[in-house]
Amino acid sequence: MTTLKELATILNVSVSTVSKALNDSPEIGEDTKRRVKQLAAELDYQPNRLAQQLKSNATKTIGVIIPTIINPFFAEVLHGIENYADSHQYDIITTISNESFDKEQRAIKMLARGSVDGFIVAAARETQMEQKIAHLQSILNNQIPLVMFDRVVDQINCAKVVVDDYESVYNATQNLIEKGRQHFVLFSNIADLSVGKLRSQGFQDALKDAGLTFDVVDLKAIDNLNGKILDYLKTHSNTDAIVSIDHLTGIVALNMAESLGKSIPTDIDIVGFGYTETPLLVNNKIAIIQQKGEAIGFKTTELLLEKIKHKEVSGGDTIVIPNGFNPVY
Amino acid sequence: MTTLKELATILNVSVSTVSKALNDSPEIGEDTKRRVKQLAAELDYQPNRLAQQLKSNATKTIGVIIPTIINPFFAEVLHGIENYADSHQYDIITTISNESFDKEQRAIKMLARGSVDGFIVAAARETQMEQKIAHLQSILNNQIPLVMFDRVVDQINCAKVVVDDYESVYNATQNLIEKGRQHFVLFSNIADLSVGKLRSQGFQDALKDAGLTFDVVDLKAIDNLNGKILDYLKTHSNTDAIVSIDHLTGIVALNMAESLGKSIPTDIDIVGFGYTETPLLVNNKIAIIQQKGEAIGFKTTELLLEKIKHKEVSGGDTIVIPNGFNPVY
DNA sequence: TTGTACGCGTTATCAG
DNA sequence: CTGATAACGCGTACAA
Repeated sequence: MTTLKELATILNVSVSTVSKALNDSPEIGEDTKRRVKQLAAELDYQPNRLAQQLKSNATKTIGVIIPTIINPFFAEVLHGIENYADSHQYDIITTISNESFDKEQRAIKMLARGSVDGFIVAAARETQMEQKIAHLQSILNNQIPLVMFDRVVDQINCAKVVVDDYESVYNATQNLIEKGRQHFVLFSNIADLSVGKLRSQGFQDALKDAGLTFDVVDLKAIDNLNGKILDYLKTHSNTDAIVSIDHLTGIVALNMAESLGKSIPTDIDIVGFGYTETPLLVNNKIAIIQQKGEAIGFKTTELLLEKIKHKEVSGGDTIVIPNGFNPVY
Repeated sequence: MTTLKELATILNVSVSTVSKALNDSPEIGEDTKRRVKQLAAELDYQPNRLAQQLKSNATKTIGVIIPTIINPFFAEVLHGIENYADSHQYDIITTISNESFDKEQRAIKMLARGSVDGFIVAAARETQMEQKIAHLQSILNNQIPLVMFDRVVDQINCAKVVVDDYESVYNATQNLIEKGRQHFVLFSNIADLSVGKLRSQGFQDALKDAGLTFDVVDLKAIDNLNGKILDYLKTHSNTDAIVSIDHLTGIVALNMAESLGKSIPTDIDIVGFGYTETPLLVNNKIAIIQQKGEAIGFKTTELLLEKIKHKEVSGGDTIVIPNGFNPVY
């Protein structure tokens, strides 16, 4: 990479003259400016960003820590974050915690050493389950702005962007109740997450409020998802309403029910979570609660850049981005 | 952030003493080391990475430029890249070009100004279609190592990681021919991409080699994917073999065929592209050519880190990661 | 109009 | 054993 010093040596002027000339300082004569700029163009001089960042004490970079990127919800959020950041001349350094507290912690430690101007974090499963917050608190203690989304941690005093998990499942369940459904089951793959608990609670409250009974099945992990669901449906053949609270289980339930000869949505009404592409995948046979991933990413980043701009660190509102609902008629 | 200077002032020693003490230099006395380390621990001193990077002329950061993150294939690749990079103490700065040449170019310009030690790039659709290569060449001209994957550009002399697009579609098609299928159609959503062309060619060559005729339908964009496919199937009711070369069309074709009362795979054999979750989504009714996204990410990053290590810039092999095949019986 | 000097935070070399 | 000095590359107040 060409440096100011190199240009200066070649032109037999001082480094600062070159710097000023390139920044169009009025102190420098037109003739000198021309010479400097021409050589800079020839050698394709570009100022070193590390030096600028060190000097200005601003990196124009955001640290993003998310639990996974395979889940399309997080992919869409990342897309929103990157988009908003880019349009404000910010770069993003992304770390995927893989649901590991340890990796999350290491990433924060690393990036907090001057590499980023602010953090966007969705906590790992492990972090949420074991209520570990010291590493998140350390971000704020280091005077670095932080915004969390979706996987938030109540004890941390920062701006947050969440969805209306409880309400959207409550409403979707109520919708099924109004349609006259009687035998409800909830399939959950994420029972241990904050969002999973909220969604499950919404389901249970809606049915309790209506005086109906229900099953809650915790599928625990992704392996043999279809087998477990098939078994349930076989042994509970009167099931006529299924609510799934993750992005996969609803689709699998649809497939399993159909394989048992059920007609969907006539015999069984299914509600699942999903993202932009999901309705296409299921041919509109199941209702989809759509998380607005991109909008969440936008809002989260907007809040963070505001904080950076005003040099605020902690505090801030909790913004709710309502889920969309793609019903089946 | 605490700095060396602050520690030095408090302890009444010089900055260099503090630095050496923290780095366990044998030049420093045990007693001094203890005092320095204790204060550093108390104030949670962490060396500023920007300064280290500037000094060492190495950022330990990789610039990743991909066309999209919504497509699960790229999400899986990114996952692989991040994983491999992290286990080698590298960060990644991710830019999503959104298939835009302009954004790709801007990102390269920005990151090439000292922010990264190397680039991983999958070219934008626009870049591939209009054969723009100057910005990619400029990476190499700046003496920065580059590895491309999937969306590669032939004219650029760098290491590449690709899949066996042609062969895998050729083989899958041949498989259908051997099963006695007669009326073939290929649905394509990505006709203008290098990978799309290869896949389409594999389909066409397999059928030509077998002396069969076929249709190739370019669906152009994602909107009304189902409507277009439904129309085709209605007007070509003898279709008994469908090959899809992207990750969505096969699933949509399955849904549309079933909605027309077809039994899959009995009446129509369908082959689609997909990723880890796809077989679960389609309940194994359609065969899936599985791109090994994570493996591609691993390999790409491995190649790049090798280059960085040995200070090689251009050149390098083209590695082929064979697609998996998930057949239907 | 141009050049000198300093600082950002770190590390390495060289003196003392 | 410790400290001063220079350097990475840039920008800017101040001096000439």
